[in-house]
Amino acid sequence: MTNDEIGLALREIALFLDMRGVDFKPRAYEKAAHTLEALEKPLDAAYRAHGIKALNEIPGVGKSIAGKVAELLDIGHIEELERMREETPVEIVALTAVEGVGPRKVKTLYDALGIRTLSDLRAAAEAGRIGGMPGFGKNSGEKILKAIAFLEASGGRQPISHVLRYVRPIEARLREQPFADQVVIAGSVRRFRETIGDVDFLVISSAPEQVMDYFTTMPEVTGVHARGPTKASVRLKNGIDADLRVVPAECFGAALCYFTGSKYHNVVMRQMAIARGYKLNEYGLFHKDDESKCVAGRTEEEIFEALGLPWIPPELRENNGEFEAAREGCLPELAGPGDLRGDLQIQTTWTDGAASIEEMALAARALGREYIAITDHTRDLSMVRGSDEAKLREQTAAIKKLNIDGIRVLCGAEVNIRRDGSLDVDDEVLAELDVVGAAIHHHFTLSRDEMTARVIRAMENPHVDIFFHPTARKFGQRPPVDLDMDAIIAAAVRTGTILEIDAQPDRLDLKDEHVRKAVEGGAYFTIDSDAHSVPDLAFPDTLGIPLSRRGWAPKDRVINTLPAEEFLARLKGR
DNA sequence: GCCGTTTTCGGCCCGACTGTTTTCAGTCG
Repeated sequence: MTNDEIGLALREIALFLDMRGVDFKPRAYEKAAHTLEALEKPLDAAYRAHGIKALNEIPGVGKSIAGKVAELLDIGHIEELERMREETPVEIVALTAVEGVGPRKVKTLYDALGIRTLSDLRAAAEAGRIGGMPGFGKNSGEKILKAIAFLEASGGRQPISHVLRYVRPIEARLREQPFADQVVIAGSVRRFRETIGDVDFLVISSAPEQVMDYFTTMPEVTGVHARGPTKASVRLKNGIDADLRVVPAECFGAALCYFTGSKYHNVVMRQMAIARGYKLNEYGLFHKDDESKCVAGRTEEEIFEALGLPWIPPELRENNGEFEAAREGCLPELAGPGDLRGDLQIQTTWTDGAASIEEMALAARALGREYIAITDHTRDLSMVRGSDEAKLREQTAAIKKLNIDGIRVLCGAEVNIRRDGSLDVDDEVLAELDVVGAAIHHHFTLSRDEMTARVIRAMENPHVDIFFHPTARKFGQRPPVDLDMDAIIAAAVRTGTILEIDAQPDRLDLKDEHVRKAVEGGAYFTIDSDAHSVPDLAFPDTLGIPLSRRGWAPKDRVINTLPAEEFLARLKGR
């Protein structure tokens, strides 16, 4: 049984308790569920190895919840949950996933109309039986139908790269408005979560009414969920929701903290505030006894400082170790804008790229890169005229003839890892290249053992410097290949192979949690564009660096922040 | 139900918006 399945059972208990109006217990179950779902290690295995002690050690899991988890792992269900389901036989998780429907409304709907499932709810709404019941207005049937359609269309979340492409222009336009003094996208976008459920705009303005008017009538808006004097919520045409909040300038830092989250990070922040005799909300940090006394609020830094902490980068704010690291003074020193000197994965017109070597080099230089590697595809990708040994030597000669001021162009290749872990280019020619990246482009469905052995064999090749886009996933197209990531990280460290953080919007590979794991395992990274055209060269700045930060990767583990010679010295066999 | 740099008992994060509420419950983030 997976951690997510265990978490789901606890969440269901929380919802049933909420339905009954029980105080505090629901939050305890919810918190435990969240903690379990975020755990790296499978709980099932830990429990089998170490018994109930392994459960009790988890923060937020006490005697009672540990007992229920153990029951679930032992016999496959939890008696108390079964009784709750019998008493109110509703699919409470599915029903409460509908926006605007919570546990209490589920109860009302069941008692009055016998609604048990999502399709019951849809049928009742379509038949016009929802409106007019206690707690339900005459339009609520309509709203529920829309919410169900939304839920079914997208599951509610989209990859962050897709969301950014849609909302950055909105942000830029808002900034141009004379009534908006400052505009920031906060929330999970600022934390750079892999998928985004909604977008949170924070606006500093002394004319909130105008902001609200503008926001709720933008061309991208298909519906308005809510609109008050300082807060509005809309559905955008790309299928996700956006919230906007207006606050005055003196609250900016507090509001930014609050709207960046995560929820669990914020809870800890407020608890720390209380422990120091303060109250923290989106308007500032206040004295508990005299709320007119604002201690901090204008900047995030002063709020953290008043709570005895250094500023914590937003990408780390998940209550997943950042407070401990901050207190101990060992927050990672992360890479930031302008830190990348090199880009080690670039395709050109020699294979499937849209621009020449020279065009790519000039564009990379304009972005501040000091060196790039040209890494066109090789033999087995015949569809894109992948290079064989002769073509690679020809390209190498062409690159050596180029002489562009201010940027060094390295000779490289993106070689294919064959099914058995061998490569599709002879070692002799690989030895002549400056940078060799190896990648999976075929046989995506091998078993975990086969796939892991295949990749490790490739990393053991003395010429393979970087493992490109390690899991080969593509959003909406292809799931990640099945790799034993612990084994891959260990092999990368042992063989001196660099792991790539591929910033191509559909890849974002390695993903955040694997980066963090690899940091802990001692691995090194490059952040590359995987560019196939000139505009793609910016991906490392807009997506790659934020992803590395999200994965807690210190700047000194990202080796293309180094000057060219130092970078090359870090590669295998040098 | 969980937890302890106030505490093994008595607290538990905070506020906006909606609907139908005439003072607040439910939902959301």
